[in-house]
Amino acid sequence: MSKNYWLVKSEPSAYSFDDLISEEDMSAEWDGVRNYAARNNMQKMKVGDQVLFYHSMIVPPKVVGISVVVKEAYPDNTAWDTESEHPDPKSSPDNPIWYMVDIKAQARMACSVSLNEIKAHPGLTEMVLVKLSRLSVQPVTETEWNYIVEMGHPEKIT
DNA sequence: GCCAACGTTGGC
DNA sequence: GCCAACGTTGGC
Repeated sequence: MSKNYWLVKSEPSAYSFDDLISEEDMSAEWDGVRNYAARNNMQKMKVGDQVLFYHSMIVPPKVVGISVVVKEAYPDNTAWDTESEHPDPKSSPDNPIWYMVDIKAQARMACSVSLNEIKAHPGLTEMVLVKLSRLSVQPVTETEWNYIVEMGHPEKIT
């Protein structure tokens, strides 16, 4: 199986790329996803798949970094934690419904890539980000990935 | 199974 | 803050 590419969105006021970098080992659980299409995409993620980190709900919204999957989908225990931010009463340890993965920060875009730039790029008009803007975990094709990396000039985080 | 009503997301 | 687009819920 060859490597696949993805994009995840986060509101930086809730959880930013810098927050991920600040974590021990620069990795964290990607929990709180409560959308079936997004969950299904997470369940397809394999260790080593690379993930664009996108900041939404800011001006301008933009891709700010690159992360990598370090743990494949497993039950999101925050779903049945009534104290968590997104509890789902239908979820339980026996019937988790919702899943999360672990991702680790890899590189920061020296030039973050704004949604405007993405929309303006002739090779990126079919990106899920453009077509289905609300999907918070989405696939990225290898071609799209290469264009974004070309524009973003990622610098490895040490 | 359909569809109206409602809730949420996210760009602007 | 507004609104369009989409997802979910629930009555029938």
